[in-house]
Amino acid sequence: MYTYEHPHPSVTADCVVFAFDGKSLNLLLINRGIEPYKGSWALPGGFIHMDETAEDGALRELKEETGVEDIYLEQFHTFTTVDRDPRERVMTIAFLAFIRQDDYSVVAGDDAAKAQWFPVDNLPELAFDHKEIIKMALDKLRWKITYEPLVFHLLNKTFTMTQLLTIYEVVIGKELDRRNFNKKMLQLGYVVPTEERVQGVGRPGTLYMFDEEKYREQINNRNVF
Amino acid sequence: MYTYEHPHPSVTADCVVFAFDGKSLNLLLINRGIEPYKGSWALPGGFIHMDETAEDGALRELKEETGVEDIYLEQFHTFTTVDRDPRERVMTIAFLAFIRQDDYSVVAGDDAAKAQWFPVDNLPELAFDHKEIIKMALDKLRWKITYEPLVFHLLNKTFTMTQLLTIYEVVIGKELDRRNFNKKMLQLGYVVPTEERVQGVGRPGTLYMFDEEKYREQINNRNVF
DNA sequence: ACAAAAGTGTTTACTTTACACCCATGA
DNA sequence: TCATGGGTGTAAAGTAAACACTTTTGT
Repeated sequence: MYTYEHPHPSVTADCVVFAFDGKSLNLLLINRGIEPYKGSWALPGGFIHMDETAEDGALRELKEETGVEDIYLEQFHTFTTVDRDPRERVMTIAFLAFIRQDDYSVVAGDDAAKAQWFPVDNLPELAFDHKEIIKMALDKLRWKITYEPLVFHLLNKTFTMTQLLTIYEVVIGKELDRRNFNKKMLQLGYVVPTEERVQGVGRPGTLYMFDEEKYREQINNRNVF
Repeated sequence: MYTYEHPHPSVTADCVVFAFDGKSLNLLLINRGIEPYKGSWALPGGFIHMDETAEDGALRELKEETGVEDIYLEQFHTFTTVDRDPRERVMTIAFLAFIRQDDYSVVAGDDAAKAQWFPVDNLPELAFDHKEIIKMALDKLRWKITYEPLVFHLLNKTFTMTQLLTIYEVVIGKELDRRNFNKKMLQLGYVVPTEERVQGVGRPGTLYMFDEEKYREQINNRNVF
């Protein structure tokens, strides 16, 4: 038992993990195996330990509950509404992540009955205020994508222009001109063609890759105004 | 005394309050009247109560410690390094604010020996990890100013073009062309001239104001890609 | 008259948008 | 040969950048 002179809140970390399967933008959810909200879907996450940062806690819980590990998490908001958890005062620090869906075989862990991908435009009922958290994460993603090439975390090392275009279209929710998009991406300098071609239905396409070096050079030199 | 089965962290809210005095960008700090770091300068803030949100706590502490009240706070990051407070595990939710320096007579409150404005390029030694918090706040401000007209919170209702330009120059740290700046601001549509002129040294200048209505219309219609 | 700050216009370069036809492959 | 998806160019409009002299006021 732990005692304090003043009341203390609990603090959790929750992860909003996005992935792209070629068609739709998906979100990783777990089916809660314990009360409260047992049986409901929820964001992976849990209580932060006293010897770990919020980010470490988020990564640990994510791994325990879904098997997903070794990813980059970005903190985006802390939710502190007084009654957001029926048990006690719980604040949650929310994180965003973008991963390649195929790289991770999602497996349910101890705490959660199961983990599963859901398309963001067709989510189930959610525990706690997780619907609100996801809304804010989506807003952040839609804004961030306009100035940071985070979509590359969602794609394989090499990808076709059409795959890249599809992600942008899905995230921002409207169609883009294929010619202008192609031109723009190549002109940016950090999307570079490889020698490989992809075979399949239709004419084989060039596979491109993201040149992180060139991107870093650019952001260091960029003018803000 | 309050008892829990698992250990709980303390959670504080800290405020990074910016203002502009016509020459330099300033930051509101308090001189700590209590241990730890008694006598050091620190961000206004304190422990969040169990019946208030982080934002309410931040506003309450800010008012208690500095007399500044009724302002808009924006949450920007939560700091969770394990040893950031020598007393116990303390996480802090940090907020940003932009105010008109003249609108607030800064007065020291109970908790703090005194409150004072410091130019951001000449800050004193700071308690805890507040230097790091301020660095992140400044980065956020410099980035945010490029896409959101938050400088209007720092100016009086009416202002000259030169004042507006000076803020931009101070924040982004480089000189801007007066002609292009003037053109751009007027073309944006939400910086509108008034009938008033400002007298003083040199030729009298037009006073402008920020048309928040027009700004809101624009962001609702804007294209992200 | 001079010092101090305000006001203003044009040219050039760059960026963005709109728009449609042909090509390479597999079935 | 057909279906599928890949590749590409140009003109027009809009936006951003560079650049310097004149005006109004107070002293």
